[in-house]
Amino acid sequence: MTLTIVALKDAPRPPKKHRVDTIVESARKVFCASGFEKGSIENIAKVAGIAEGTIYRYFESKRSLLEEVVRRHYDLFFDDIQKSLASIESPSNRLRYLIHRTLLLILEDRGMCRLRTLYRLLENNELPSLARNQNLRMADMMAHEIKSGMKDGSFRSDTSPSIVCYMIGGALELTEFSYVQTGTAIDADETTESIWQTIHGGISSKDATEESLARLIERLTQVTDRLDPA
Amino acid sequence: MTLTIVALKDAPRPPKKHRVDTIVESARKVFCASGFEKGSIENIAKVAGIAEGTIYRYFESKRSLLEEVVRRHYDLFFDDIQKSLASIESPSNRLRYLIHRTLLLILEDRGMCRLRTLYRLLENNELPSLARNQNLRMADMMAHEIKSGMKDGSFRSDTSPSIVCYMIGGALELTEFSYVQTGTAIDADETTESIWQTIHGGISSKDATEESLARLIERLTQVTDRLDPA
DNA sequence: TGCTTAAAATGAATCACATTCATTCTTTTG
DNA sequence: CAAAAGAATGAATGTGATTCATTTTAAGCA
Repeated sequence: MTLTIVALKDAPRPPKKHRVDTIVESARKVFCASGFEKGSIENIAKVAGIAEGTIYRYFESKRSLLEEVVRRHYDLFFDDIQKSLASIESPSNRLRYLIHRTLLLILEDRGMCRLRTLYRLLENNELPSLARNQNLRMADMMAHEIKSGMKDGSFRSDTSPSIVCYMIGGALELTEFSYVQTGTAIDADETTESIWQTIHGGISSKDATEESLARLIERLTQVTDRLDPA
Repeated sequence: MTLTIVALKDAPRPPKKHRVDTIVESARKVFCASGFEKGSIENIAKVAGIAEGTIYRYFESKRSLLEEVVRRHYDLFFDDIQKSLASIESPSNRLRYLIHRTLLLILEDRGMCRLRTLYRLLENNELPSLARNQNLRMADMMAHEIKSGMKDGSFRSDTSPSIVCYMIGGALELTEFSYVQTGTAIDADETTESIWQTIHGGISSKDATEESLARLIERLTQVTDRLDPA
């Protein structure tokens, strides 16, 4: 018995450099599997193969551990998306790409979505932290495209970019929420198209305009016919 | 001393009928003041003037107490809004009314907003409960108006009502969220108008259509002039 | 009105966790 | 190699929800 213990004790301590990564990765697993409240520090420590106290050497609190888990996951995504954006032509297409890409991200990892959504709320009455900034990052990218579109004339300039962002972001979030809750699959392409159509052209029937145009054309034709009875 | 105690003991127990109401009302106060996590059962009991254990005679858990607080608050609102809706003409106006009214509700009580928003998440992996239904109630009302509008021809019928709902609902939610977080006042009228404009007409520039029309009219005028050189 | 029993209320005890900290191991340094 | 510094440990602490044996009140009945 003692032998075993000694053997364990003599095993070299794992490289410190990876200690944080191990903790974050374990936390991710545990949080995704059990949620934030039910995912205990005890369990995270067990999965990481370390003592509970050790976690507190690297993280202020359970919540800041959650923060890091979420941050790592989404930072990658945002960096990548921003890179892709550069090669897409026109604000319209870039906006549509942002919508589509976000939906794909949502579908990719339901567990992380739940955490992220929760996280936003827990952050409540604290200083404007990383969290805040991160949540705003997508909104910023969208707002940027909307403003570009306004400048180059492809979008109306009498709308509020931030409200338009809210509408897109909100639609994505509710779609996410519904997916997280029910687990019912989402068709990313179709949903992108729906959101885009509405944002792009609104929901009002074009009938009125079209009718007027049709009438105008009809009349013009009559006139032309009369002028030019060839 | 004994006298005092005896006197207290002899005081008639408050009518049971109101016991639940007292608890819920105390919980509302405490939760709104301190938030859900920091609002302790101990404190709620103190405010209600009863023992902690008593609360558990009426409520399963702290969370179900929160549920009841939120439910009571919003059921009133929904009932009222639904009544008002009946006297408004046209789906467009009713939809706009729903947006406006929701914004007013948000502004009315920041504390409750925070609770409701939190509540949605906590409910996570549980049975489809009251909560769910309640959250869907506003969406249902909106979807109903959108469908009506499609039928009577005032809205395009090639959009998805649920996505449009998500967009409106999402915009409201993010507005709410931003308000809850920052406390920065919102202009309900202006915000309503912005959301409505975008939903109604989209963000695309009407320039193309307008230009064609203008050209058409110009040409028609020329023709007319030639026909009728007075 | 007094007696008996069921229902309600109580609050001290329990339990589940996050967080702390005195102690024990490891590594580094001189 | 010894001493000092840095890490890791896990038992102890603190907080707060939840339980439950006991006490108090209300209701039914003579």
